[in-house]
Amino acid sequence: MLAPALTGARFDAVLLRRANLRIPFPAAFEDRLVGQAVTALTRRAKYLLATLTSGETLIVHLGMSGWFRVERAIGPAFEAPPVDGDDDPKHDHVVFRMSNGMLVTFNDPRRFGLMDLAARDGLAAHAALKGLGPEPLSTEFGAAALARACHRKKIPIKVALLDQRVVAGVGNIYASEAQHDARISPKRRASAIATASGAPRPAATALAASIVKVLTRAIERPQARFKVYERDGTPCPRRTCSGTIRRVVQAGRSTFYCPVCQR
DNA sequence: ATTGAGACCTGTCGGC
DNA sequence: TGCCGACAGGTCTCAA
Repeated sequence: MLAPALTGARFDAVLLRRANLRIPFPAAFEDRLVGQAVTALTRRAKYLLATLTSGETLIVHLGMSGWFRVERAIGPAFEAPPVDGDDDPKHDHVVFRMSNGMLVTFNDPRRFGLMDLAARDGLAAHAALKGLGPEPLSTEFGAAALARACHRKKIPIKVALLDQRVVAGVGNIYASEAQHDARISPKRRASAIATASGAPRPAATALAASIVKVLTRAIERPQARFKVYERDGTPCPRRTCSGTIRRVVQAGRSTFYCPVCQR
């Protein structure tokens, strides 16, 4: 568990095993962390945010293959117990040694992740967070917000769901899942879920509710299997539907949907 | 301004 | 058996 290992603990040492992930580490990354304690660990969109006693914020994105291994240090430096078979230490890019004796290792084979530091009071203006849409599980998100964000967009609605300015934190898998749950074709024009003035049509209400539903379920049951994602060629899981799941490419990303029940 | 395409990265998988 | 291309993910940059 990451939160107990970081929250309230101080960075005693930081080891960078390479100069960059998706982007370079910021200048003096190690020096700016060492000696600081983590006062809060939060999340915004797909970014993990660790507030430091210095006022700076450590920003982490896991990309697609990034994760943290948490273990008790066995020696004075960065000595760790042997890793189990699944983890390849060659992709251990960053190691934090915390004041509570824990080693927190960031492993990311594909290096799509990133780490950065935002200056005190600079978090909201940071390029990664600026312009993000509402959190889907917050009260700010709903049919009205979704319709407002989409009503001038000519792109397909599923592509709009991947735009983090529309709604923050929905990725390619749950965009397809939400579209299916709401019975809305991913090919429908984004603006079609709103009236000309940006008010929500019924499709916006259905889609907003489905986004909340699939994300809530994903958090409750992380192992649950997907209804449509990577299930092309299989029967539509909706009981009353006789369709077959199809895969299409939209904006360079796979979309999975049922052409029969999603209109 | 909006939209699309390409780049980044590496492990995996299917086809020859 | 090995090689080679396609593909997966999120976000940034560049161009139309």
